[in-house]
Amino acid sequence: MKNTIESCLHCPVGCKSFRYLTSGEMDFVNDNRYEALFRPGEILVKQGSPSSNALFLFSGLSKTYVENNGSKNMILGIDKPGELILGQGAFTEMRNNFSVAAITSVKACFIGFDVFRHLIRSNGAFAESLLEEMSMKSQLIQNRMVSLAHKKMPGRIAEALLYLSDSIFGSHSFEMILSRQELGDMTNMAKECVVRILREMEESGVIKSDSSGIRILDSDKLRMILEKG
Amino acid sequence: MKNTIESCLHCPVGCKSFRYLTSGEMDFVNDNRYEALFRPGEILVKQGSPSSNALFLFSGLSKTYVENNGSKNMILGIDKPGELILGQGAFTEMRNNFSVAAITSVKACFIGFDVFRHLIRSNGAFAESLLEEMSMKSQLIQNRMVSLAHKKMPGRIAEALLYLSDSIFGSHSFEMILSRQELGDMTNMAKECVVRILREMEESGVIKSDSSGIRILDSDKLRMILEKG
DNA sequence: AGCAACTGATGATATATATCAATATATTAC
DNA sequence: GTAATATATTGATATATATCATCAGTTGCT
Repeated sequence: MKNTIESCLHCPVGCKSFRYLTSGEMDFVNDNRYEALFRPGEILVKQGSPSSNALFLFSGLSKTYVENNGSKNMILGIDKPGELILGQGAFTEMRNNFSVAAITSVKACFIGFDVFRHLIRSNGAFAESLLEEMSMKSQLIQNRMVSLAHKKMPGRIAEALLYLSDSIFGSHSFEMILSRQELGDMTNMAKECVVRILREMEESGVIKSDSSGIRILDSDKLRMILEKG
Repeated sequence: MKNTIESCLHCPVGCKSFRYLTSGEMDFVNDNRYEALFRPGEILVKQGSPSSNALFLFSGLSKTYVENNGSKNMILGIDKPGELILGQGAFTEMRNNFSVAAITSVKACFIGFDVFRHLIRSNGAFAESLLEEMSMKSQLIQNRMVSLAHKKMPGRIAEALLYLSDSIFGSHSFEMILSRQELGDMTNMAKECVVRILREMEESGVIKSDSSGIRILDSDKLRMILEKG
């Protein structure tokens, strides 16, 4: 497919670390990217496959998840425009250690990892910024692990809802892009339990769970549920 | 305290990423390190404190753990000589997002993070190696999270025992440096449950749990318990 | 329109795991 | 060496959560 975005230099979305590149380096990236369009449900990155590319999410939403034993998935997070999807595997065994699937329609740029390798070596500020990005993701995973381990179901659901509200949509009211099953995959709960907790939260007036959306009514209470575990 | 190790250049332990430094850069590190000795139980790194230093573990063993609500800890892993303890917080909010405590007597070198920052910017190969090290740790945490979420108690204990055997001691028979409580903090189990599972494994001839040590008798069976969950 | 497949919802039941209470054993202190 | 303190062990019980069975909507397909 021909690239439709004019140039990285004028990319309206923009990746944080790319800010540290010179315009020459930007051109280098631009010459080595490949746009792709994905329909909802399609796989952008498959766990286990060689991680030869980073993926820059231009538009749409995707989910990053780990496939465990064929059946059980664990959703690590939702990716929104501007996200640089660059698995840790790229720096270790060159295999993707998670899958990524489109939730909505997605436009993304593939950028060869050799491009990154080159930029890391030649541009220290870029390398440092990349370390920062990777560190932030690693911290998120670590925090998630502790939450899953120590918090009970209501706390975990609260965390997921606040994650969607704060980090993804930036709004107290958002479209529910995840099925109950997927919310369960994110909070390590059976889908039936997700349903029950959401109902309880609705009954106690913390949220309003509309047909296809969620509205956080009492954000303080929700945050308290998160804290108390 | 005066440094007792002659020079990083001839450090018998050696940190992986430091291999990419020139001898001049090595001298720079050497001039900016501070040795410290810790007794068992002493804190090397405190969660929440400013992360102004990396820590190079020269000798001894320590545990890295997250403190949750005062009481509940989660042990992320054991650090052995050669380990570079450099929290993700160093690249983000400059706060340690975990604590580190000595298990045995520990000798370690503090290296200011500004030293790292400088080396990352000036030496691309070093930066890349650091990205690799951080990625590996991040992967470990991710795998741990999935295990904790999807595996049942026997599988989680098996994982912890194989981790100690394979990654820390490199032997089927090793001193049990963690209390049952700590093994529980690592596998997200109550200490009583740890005791029970270990007894069951001993009864079925998979391990021998001596007074202060563990011997893996049937490593295949243990690995099967790990796989089956 | 109508069948198939999926998602959501709900109650009943099963199970894994935590908590509690009590004792035994080891480790440290004086 | 004995008291004191921490850790290990064990059984009984409580609780959180998963699983099962069922039904009601929804969406998609032809």
